[in-house]
Amino acid sequence: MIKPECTQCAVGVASGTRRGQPCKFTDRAFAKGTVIYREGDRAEQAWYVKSGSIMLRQRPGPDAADEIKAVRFDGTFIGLEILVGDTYRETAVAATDAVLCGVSASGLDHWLGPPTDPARTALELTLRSQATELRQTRTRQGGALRRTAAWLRDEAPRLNDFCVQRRELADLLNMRPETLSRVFARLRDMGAVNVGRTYIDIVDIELLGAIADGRADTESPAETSAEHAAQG
Amino acid sequence: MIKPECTQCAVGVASGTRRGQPCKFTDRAFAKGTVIYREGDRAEQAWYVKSGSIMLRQRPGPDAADEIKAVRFDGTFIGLEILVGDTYRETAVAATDAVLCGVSASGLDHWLGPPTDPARTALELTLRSQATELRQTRTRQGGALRRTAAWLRDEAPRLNDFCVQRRELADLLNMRPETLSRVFARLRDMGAVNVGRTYIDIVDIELLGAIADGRADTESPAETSAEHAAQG
DNA sequence: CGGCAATTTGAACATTTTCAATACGGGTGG
DNA sequence: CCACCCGTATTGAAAATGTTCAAATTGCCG
Repeated sequence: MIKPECTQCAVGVASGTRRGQPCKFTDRAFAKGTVIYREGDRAEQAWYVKSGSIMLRQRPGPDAADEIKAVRFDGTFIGLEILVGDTYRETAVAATDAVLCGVSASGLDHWLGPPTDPARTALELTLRSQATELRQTRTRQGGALRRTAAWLRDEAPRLNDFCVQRRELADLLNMRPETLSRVFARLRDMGAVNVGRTYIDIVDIELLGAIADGRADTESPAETSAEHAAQG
Repeated sequence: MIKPECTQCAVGVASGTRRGQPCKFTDRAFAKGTVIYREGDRAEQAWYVKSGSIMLRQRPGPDAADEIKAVRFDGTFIGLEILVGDTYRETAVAATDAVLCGVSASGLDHWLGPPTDPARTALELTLRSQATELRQTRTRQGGALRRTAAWLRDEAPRLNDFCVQRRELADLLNMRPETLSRVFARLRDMGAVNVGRTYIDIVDIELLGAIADGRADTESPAETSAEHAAQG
């Protein structure tokens, strides 16, 4: 049977509730504070938020507590990343009592139609771009040095086709050009990168990762990779 | 005629290039540094990035220079917000020489199929959620006080159905709970809000906006709304 | 070769964080 | 209904971190 509210809901209408077809999504209530899914979990369901609000949390580093990345309100989807990946990208927690309409990965796949459907193509590209684009944010976790090291580690492969000015890089990393300059000087002294006024070369990506995760000694100047590996 | 590469491209395939139909998008080359569209401009076209990378910039405040919010690489869309709004949300600038395939708003509308198509519904909800969700980021613009004032101003209507702990609010605003506490105390002294340990009431949203934009005196303690309006 | 603009460096300064101590509010049990 | 407890929020002072402004350097381009 078709619930009356499903003829008013965008998802219901798309499912054909106004033509007498039932909505493919099934609703379920969650009490405030309930974890709906966890970051890294095998992705099995996506949800439409019918009412309430949902916190999306993410762990910024290996040994850090997760932080809120966003809050979604009713009328939006969460967990749609199951379309383009195997695992959830963040942890979803009900910020209020909430009602969500869930659909399984296969149900979603069927609902969206053939993979070559234009709208589905655009949807998947949009979701994928959210994962691959360089975003400004980045957690404040660990300050300028760690933030920069993490960025270099993560974006190393793209460093070639992406050449911007220092001031713009500083922008992305949420710091002043002067600060970035000093950070680069430190990373150079630590032996992690080779930077000049016009280039950035990664010397020791292991060390970069160690700095990013806070496992490296950020004081001693010319520590080599080998020395670091030994002590890490 | 159908270009050979269009039978390899996700957008081309969705347009039916493999079934002998031409792609609805027309490509165009942009030199590095070219502005593709500007934040606030009337939204007329969306683009698929065929090659190159694109900087997405946004102005954080009324009298501030714009900052890079993200960098998109090839294989993604930009300007898709034309589906859910009248104006562009950010300024797009070619970060490298780039080739983009453009489509007009009406062309896009036609390409995506009927508004009740499930995939299109999901796409639009996703795009819309990007505009309405609370994100963690926020520019560093102006420090903790201005950041918090801007948040309160923008999220005032949602303040009711969204009650989180202070530590979580601090998370969203990218500061420590202690700092948020001090900021709230200052905003209270300035007469902008009424906060206690368990509630947040907005007293003077005009003043909040003035603080957010840096037009308010952030020193004087108990300034009233009337006084402020007179001097602003 | 000279000039311009971006980057780097230095030092004082402002802000935020940290860590510790205190106060408050809601819930529990008497 | 009140005293007590616990966890969260607030406050204070010192320390770390990042910012600002100015000056010097460097690379690029004509």
